[in-house]
Amino acid sequence: MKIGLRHIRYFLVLAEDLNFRRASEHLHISQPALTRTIQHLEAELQVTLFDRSQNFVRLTDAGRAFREGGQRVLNGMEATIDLTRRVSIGEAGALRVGYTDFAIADALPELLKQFHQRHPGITVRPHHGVTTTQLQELRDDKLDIGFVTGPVRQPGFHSRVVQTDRPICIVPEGHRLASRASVTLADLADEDFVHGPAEAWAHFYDYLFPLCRKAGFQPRIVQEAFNSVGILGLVSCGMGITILTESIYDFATGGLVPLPLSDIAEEMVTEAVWASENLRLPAQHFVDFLEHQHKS
Amino acid sequence: MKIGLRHIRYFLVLAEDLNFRRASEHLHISQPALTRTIQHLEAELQVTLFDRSQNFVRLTDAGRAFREGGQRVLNGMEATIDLTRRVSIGEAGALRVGYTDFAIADALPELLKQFHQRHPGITVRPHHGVTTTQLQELRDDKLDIGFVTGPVRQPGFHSRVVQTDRPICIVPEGHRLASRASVTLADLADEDFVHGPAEAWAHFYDYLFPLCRKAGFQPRIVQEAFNSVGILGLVSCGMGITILTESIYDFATGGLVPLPLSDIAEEMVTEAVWASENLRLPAQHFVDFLEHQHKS
DNA sequence: GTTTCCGATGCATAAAAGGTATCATGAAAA
DNA sequence: TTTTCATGATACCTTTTATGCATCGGAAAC
Repeated sequence: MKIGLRHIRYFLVLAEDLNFRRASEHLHISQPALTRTIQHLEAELQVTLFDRSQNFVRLTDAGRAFREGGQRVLNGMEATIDLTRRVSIGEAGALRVGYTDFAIADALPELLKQFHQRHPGITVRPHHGVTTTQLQELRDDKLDIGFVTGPVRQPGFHSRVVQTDRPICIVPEGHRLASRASVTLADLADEDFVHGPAEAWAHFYDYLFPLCRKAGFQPRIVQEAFNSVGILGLVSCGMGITILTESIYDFATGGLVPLPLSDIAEEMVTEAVWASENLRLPAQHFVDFLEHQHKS
Repeated sequence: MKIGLRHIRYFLVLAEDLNFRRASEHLHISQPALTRTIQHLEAELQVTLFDRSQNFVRLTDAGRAFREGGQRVLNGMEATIDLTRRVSIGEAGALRVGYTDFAIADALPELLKQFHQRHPGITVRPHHGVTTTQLQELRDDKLDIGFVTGPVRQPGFHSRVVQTDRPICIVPEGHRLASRASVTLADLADEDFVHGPAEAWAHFYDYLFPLCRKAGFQPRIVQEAFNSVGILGLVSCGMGITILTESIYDFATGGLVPLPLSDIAEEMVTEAVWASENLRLPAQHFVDFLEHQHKS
């Protein structure tokens, strides 16, 4: 015979009442059933849990130890069942969210904050990554929702625009264009550019390069940095200029001058993207939340 | 039907194997029995724990949550059973030890340290208290072992001497006797004494006062402090002199002069004392440990 | 097409848990 | 002192639960 939760439940009630008859009534069973269950429990443990006589029933030291442990086990069981149920209906769980520098600098923090208010049981696990990486992680089911540089038009994915940015040119203080109120792309044709690695930043390049080509030049990338902070750092060192968004520029520490680009009409979009099938419940809730955001 | 530990055990093995037949073999039951147990578990939880087809079995998100919680519950159960067994044979448990200033200043720390080495599962719970208090707590089963000022000759108690102290006179710097190499009790007949309250320190007074009476005087207590540190403090303030033990004097901060008492032969004893019946196992182990100390 | 492996189901059996009646014992009441 | 009452333990039987065996239906491998 093995010890089960039933033994613990019966034991705990008896440890509370210290009276077999009353305890058996509280448990809605007969007194002999309780007696036998406690006997089986003690036999299995090979430990006397109660000192009994006709006059009194009291816990032994071992009984007290078992009461504490048993209570913990029962509480743990209840909590586990509750959590499991909540996970099964999507009230609890983990949501793996990928984000780019562009997303985290602007729309994402407020979005996640509001989502957490609506679904406090869901833990958001943020994963930083460029667009290419995130799309691959979505395919590999390493990510539930990605926040990437759009537009995303891949089969098997759905997406929704959450943020649009008008790009600006950023030059170091003292640069020949630093005193201009605004610039055009053509003004930048002969400049040295600082940017991210071509593979990782492919989606941003897909947005920027066609615009430059239309303005009649191909940007000359002379320095590469891993992320936007690194890019801004290299620009402030005078290594070149760059084109990023205003929200990113807000993170810069100084030594930089932002210049509006007067001839760019197309905005850069950041989209939430997710696999169109087999969405986990937390991800489904997030998608619903995004739709709800749109309406309100 | 209710969820039991059996369900969890079966579930965990299946969650490991992800194959009903192999899991049932590991559990030494038939495959249909496992299938039905998992079905019952899912029905009771109203949660699907496994996605199953003929080709694969895999955990759902809820199943993963249940696996973590279930593992914790099982571990907790195992730990509880183990602890209960250890308590029942006295390998684990709590030992409530009372001690006086005299005991803690000398023999007790080393004694407890060695006891802990021998019985690492037993947690010693120290309770500070004067002799009178400790004896009452022993009667009320609030204490397992007392370390008190002896000799204790009370019915229902056993005791064992663990420490003997030769008392010394302690005077403030600059006192008229401070330059003496030693003093006799008679030299102190006209001094003001600092000591503890008569009720609480009764056992110490029972030792000291007969000696003074034999020397022809009754000490004049002019100040009372709660404990020996307080007494030493008042002495160093010049409120009077006192008679305590050398080990207590070692705790003094300064401004005091110890003087041997050349005419006292009787030493002050500190004894371990315990109820002679119904000893808890940890206390029994401590008593055995004390006897063993004696032999070695 | 046949075989093989998978999880699910029907049915009979074994094991566990429960209920009723009753006993032995010690304390309290008469 | 005797009687009564309440307690926990036991005996015996019933109900519930768990298990094993045989088998099904379906997908993949050969």
